[in-house]
Amino acid sequence: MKQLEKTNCETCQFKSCAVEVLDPAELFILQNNCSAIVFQRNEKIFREGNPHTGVAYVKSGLVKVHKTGPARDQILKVVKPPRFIGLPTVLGNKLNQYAVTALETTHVCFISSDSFRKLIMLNGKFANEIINNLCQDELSFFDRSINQSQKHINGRVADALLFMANEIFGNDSFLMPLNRNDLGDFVHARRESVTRTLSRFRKDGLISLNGKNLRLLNKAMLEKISRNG
DNA sequence: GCATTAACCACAG
DNA sequence: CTGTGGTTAATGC
Repeated sequence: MKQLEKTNCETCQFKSCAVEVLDPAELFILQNNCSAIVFQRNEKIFREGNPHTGVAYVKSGLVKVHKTGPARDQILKVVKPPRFIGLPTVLGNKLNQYAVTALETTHVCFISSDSFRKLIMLNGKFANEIINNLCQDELSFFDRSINQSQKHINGRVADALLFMANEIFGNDSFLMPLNRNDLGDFVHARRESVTRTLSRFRKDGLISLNGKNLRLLNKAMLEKISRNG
């Protein structure tokens, strides 16, 4: 974790839709309460149970949002930038209700809760963008929740592979950013079950697999498995 | 009963 | 950290 030089919010190439609608005075508030930090793989951006440090805007990289359950850790979502994280905590509780960890080198801007709230009070359009963000998140969480609880492991792993290819990398060939254990935490399964499922997919010619190196060879079939659970 | 599924456990590279 | 084999409890036909 490394603090960077002061950034310029106005000319930021990763400027969010929300920040896009701020006027110069509001941008000034943001500018003075925003610090840019870079995280390496496996470094924690938010720690579960710690006092919240404000909203974080992920500019580049990749992160996992996860939370400790009664039995084990669970990955709630994998977030690709640009995206705000930590909104529910800032608007709700005083302690982080979940953890966020970098999966690769990740650039983040932290914005203090107070100034973030101030911007919401000052600018309705800004608030609207933030609400849109929260709504999208909740809807996709509903979908994932249903899919995860009603599908068998083949369907859940197929979902994860399609998600990585389609949503995260935009490529059927990619380096899986999660290790087997994390992948298990992501699809509600044990790492052994994930290993076996992936081997089965490979044997059936659906994917090519070499460690973290994944390539989807038969997406139509994977989608079918995803649909049928 | 019998088969299937996936967790659990142990151990080896 | 990952793959594999054996075991086991739960579930469905």
